[in-house]
Amino acid sequence: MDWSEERTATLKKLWLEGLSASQVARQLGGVSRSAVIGKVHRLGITVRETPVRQRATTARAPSRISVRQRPSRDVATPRVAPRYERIEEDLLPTSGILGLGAHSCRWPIGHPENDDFGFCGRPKASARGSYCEQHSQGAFRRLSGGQALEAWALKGVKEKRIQPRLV
DNA sequence: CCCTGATTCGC
DNA sequence: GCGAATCAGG
Repeated sequence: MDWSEERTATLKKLWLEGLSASQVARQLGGVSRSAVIGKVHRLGITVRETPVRQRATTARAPSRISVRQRPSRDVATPRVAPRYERIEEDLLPTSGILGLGAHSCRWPIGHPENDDFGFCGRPKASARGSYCEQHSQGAFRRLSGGQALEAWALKGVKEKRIQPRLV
């Protein structure tokens, strides 16, 4: 590709219209952004009539909706969320911690300081979760707003409101 | 990371 | 004259 009079004229036109060097290069085809810049300098038209046009993606302002309705991370992930209902505890532990296998429900039952403390130990509802069918239902209970958190992850041993049976 | 123009310098 | 490479930024 050479700078024929026609291509040079096109370059000149696009550049003076305010297209960026890479945009001009794309329009012309067969030349790089650097080539365009070099040519522009040699032509001595580095001062443009029109300021560089911003690309549409850059110029686009965020929509009002997405800004207003997206909750901030701070709100979505409270450090302390003691607004959970008491969780029914009708199952007896089937396992101590040493008896837990990869597929055992890890719902804690009882108080760690007591002899009868243990884990549910029943088969997990899914390979990904940590709990059996029943405990995966009851493990997360949200009273209002915020994100459902895993009760045990909130240090259920100390959090009486979350693990009443542990006290 | 995406992008911008400016400059240098071997070709 | 050309433009890749590099620089200095946004």
